[in-house]
Amino acid sequence: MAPRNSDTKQEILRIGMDLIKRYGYNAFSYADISQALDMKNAAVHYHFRGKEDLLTGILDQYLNDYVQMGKQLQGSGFTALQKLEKFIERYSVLTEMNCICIIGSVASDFNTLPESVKVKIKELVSLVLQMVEKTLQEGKKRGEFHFTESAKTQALLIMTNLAAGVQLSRITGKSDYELIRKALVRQVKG
Amino acid sequence: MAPRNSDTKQEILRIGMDLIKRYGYNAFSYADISQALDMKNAAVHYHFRGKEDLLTGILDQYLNDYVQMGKQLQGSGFTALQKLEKFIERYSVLTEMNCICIIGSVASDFNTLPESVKVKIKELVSLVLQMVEKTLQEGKKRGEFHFTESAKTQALLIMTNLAAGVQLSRITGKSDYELIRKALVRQVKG
DNA sequence: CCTAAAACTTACTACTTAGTAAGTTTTTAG
DNA sequence: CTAAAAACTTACTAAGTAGTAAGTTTTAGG
Repeated sequence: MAPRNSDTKQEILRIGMDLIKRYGYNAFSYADISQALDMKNAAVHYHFRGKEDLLTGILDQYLNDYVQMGKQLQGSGFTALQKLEKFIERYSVLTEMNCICIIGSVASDFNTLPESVKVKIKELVSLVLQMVEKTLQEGKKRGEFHFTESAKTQALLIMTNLAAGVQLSRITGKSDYELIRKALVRQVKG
Repeated sequence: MAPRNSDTKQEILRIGMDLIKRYGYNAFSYADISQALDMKNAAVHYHFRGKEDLLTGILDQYLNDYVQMGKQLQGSGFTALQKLEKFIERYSVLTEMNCICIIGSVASDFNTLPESVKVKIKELVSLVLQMVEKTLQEGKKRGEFHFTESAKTQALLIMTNLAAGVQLSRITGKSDYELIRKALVRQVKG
């Protein structure tokens, strides 16, 4: 069913990422991945020795994507608001797909994860928070934003609004996410 | 090890609740519960036929606790700010215990849960949101609060700040939760 | 004290899980 | 064309999962 053309390793990461966002780390198995790619269990193990390695790979790729996005946005004529909206857009897409963000997903399973993965998650979250904080600072300096909290605190507020917003909207409906999204933009605009 | 005195059913609910908050629904088993209470697997099944029944029981109790708290707070001379702080306190305790809130936990696992449980979660979340919304409205009317968003939106913002706040603070540290907590109180005070 | 219901234990089933070792096919490079 | 490395399949293990049926102990009421 799935295209077995290009890079299988990449396909496994893609499927794994989707499963984490949709069901959570502890709710999917190697069988789910192998079935989705129409191959055997052992083939997945060939590419990723264990589930820990798979999760590490997924987090690495996610972190990479973020760094990539950061570089693309930086310096290239975007306003701070546009940068923030690009960030928010990621969560809007998740809501539309009935998924939650990877960070929120692994945060819920955090106590069940091996130490090496915990460290990686810490790095990932710190990076994302710093990116948002930096954008907020830039926007304030440019006069685009007018929030009163510190940039770090405001970044935490936005992050938590979005992360839990997608979680909540799976339960109560997408309109609640929209309310949150619009409000936090207003908040930051001042 | 555990006290087998009073009501075993209640003990099972207590342990199950703790496991959900600590590890998530899909990461604990009947064995975890039976071991904690120093009994056999089948004994847990005697009280709760299946994991679905157990989760239903846990959610019922959680909902009950909230209704109880709501009644206790209502009418009894508390200011709106005090009521809000009682609500926030629940999340502060969770942070201290290295746990996340039940709603956030089941929200992450939402797509893996049976339909009957999903319905119950919807009821639970709606109730909690309404309680916060009501408190916010009351506080605004009394001149305690001065937020500009609608009470419903403001309730969503607070809810998501807290729910994701405890999740995030397990990763980045408790100080981030404190930043969020203090900021959202300032926000609502105006 | 006696009985019957409640609260268990024992002993099991059927299934799913991650993971592995050994062999086969496919791809790639010289 | 050929060799060897990469990408698999086959066939398995050991452990854990929810769940059940039948028997035993404990508890409570008349």
